[in-house]
Amino acid sequence: MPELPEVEAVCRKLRLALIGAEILSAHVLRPSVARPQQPEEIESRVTGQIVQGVRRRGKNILLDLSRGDTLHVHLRMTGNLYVVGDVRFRSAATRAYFELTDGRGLIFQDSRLLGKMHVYKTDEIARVLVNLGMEPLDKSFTPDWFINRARASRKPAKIFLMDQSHVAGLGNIYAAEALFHARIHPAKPIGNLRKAKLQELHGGIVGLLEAAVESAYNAYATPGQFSEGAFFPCAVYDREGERCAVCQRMIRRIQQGGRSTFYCPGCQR
DNA sequence: AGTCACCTGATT
DNA sequence: AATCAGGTGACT
Repeated sequence: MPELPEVEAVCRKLRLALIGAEILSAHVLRPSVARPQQPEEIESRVTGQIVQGVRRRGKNILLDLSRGDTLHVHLRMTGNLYVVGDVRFRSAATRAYFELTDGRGLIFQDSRLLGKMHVYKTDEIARVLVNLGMEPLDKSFTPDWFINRARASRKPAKIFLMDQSHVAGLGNIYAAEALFHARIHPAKPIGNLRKAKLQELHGGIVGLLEAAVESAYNAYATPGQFSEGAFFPCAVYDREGERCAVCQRMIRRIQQGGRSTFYCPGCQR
């Protein structure tokens, strides 16, 4: 499931493969991925443009094009975006594909159809992503900023971490792992935590994401769907009933916001 | 703040 | 056949 590290890996791959490439033709096969935009709008606007930049904001992928448009892609749960040698190699789950003038192709596949693809003027992107919070791998994501932001909220720690308007890019897996790392119970109101705890959590988020970006990039060699879980062994995620590697207690699963949260009742109090 | 819809493939 | 997976936005 693509969270920030997987999306970053996709962007790095695309950056190497796609900068300078010209779009010969565009084909949006599933109108639902473009909604409320029309497939024809995306197709006609991107055709003939050159990919000038690949950016990531949170879990959003942004392809900046030469005539002032930006293709915005969100992979959601099962999406993937990658370059192939020939568009005839596209999978059955392909929802949109782009032929490049050099013969290669850009494929957007998404088995569950939850992913999104839209085209905007590049200067509209800031407005489109206005609700996205801080980039956790930016220099400006400081312990002080995080502590102040967290202290202004009484939400359960896990809910706060998954809220993209605070820190952009954490999903169910890395939120749970970061909380385990900082030994914080996922249901604990985040604003009630001591400064030292929040500092630990900040460090855990950054360290975890940095490591995950590297392993995601190395593991993501071939196109296809992202495999289960993260690209490195999780301490708690999807390990209900197994023993915690630190304290040997049984890892638990609870529901938060309708989703599963995994945690260790011994380490996280 | 909590719940549901969006979807389909994997699992039970 | 029923349930679960979860990122996000719309809804109550």
